[in-house]
Amino acid sequence: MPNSEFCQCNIVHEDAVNRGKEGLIEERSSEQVAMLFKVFGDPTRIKILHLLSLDEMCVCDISTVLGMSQSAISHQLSSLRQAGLVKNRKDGKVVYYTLDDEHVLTILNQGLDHITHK
Amino acid sequence: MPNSEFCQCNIVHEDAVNRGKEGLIEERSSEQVAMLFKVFGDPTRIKILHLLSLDEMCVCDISTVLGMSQSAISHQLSSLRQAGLVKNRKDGKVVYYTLDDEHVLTILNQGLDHITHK
DNA sequence: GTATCAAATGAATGATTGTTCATATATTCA
DNA sequence: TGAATATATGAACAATCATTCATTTGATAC
Repeated sequence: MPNSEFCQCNIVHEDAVNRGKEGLIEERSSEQVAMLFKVFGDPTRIKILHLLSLDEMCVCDISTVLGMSQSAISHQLSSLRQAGLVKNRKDGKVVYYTLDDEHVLTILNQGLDHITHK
Repeated sequence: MPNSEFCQCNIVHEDAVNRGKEGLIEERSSEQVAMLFKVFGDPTRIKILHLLSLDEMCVCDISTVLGMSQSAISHQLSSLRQAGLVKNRKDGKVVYYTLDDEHVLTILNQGLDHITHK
């Protein structure tokens, strides 16, 4: 007798399935967390976050350091802003970006830690 | 005088650019970290990782709990395996998956923490 | 051996994403 | 006001990705 419409196999562990269903993370939470990590999931954004962990920086300087167009950097900063990972301050025509809070750096470092200690 | 071929603006902060270039994360590192976070950047994989944080589970049970096809789950487990986030143990025809190490749970919790305390 | 079943895998497809190019916005300075 | 400039943004395009479907692998049981 099939386990469900999704899986052709028989129920291997009915209790495991029940415990899983009870403890399962909420749909909304899994989407929010995935969205957060997705923003960390691009080399350019990682470089930007890393730069901002050293010091505040304007868009022009970031694009110069990374050797990428102003537009590309601006688009990425937009993603980072929307995700609440960076904030900015305007001084005349120049916009300076910084990390939004310590939490961001913690996550970044956790990632760096993982790839170096593996 | 343009700052570089990439940015039309004048050098706003030459010292900031120099410090940025010195402190910049290595290309390889930024790619590895991004690749790691990219794997965390999908709701299905988040759900799988969360389930495995509760208990070891076989492919069939995971697909039943998540209401997704065995194939879809197997593909995602393959990504997670390649990224070193989960490992498996075979018992007859059944394959049981667990988180690879504590580090994985730490990163996941960091993400959950971030979205709830924001 | 053959039949059966759990899991893995390859190809195809629709959706998402990062960059480029062109343009718009907003601020300064003359 | 108008010119110049730093940044933002919209559209387009190639590349990547998650799922589905079909098939294969590897293991058990007969």
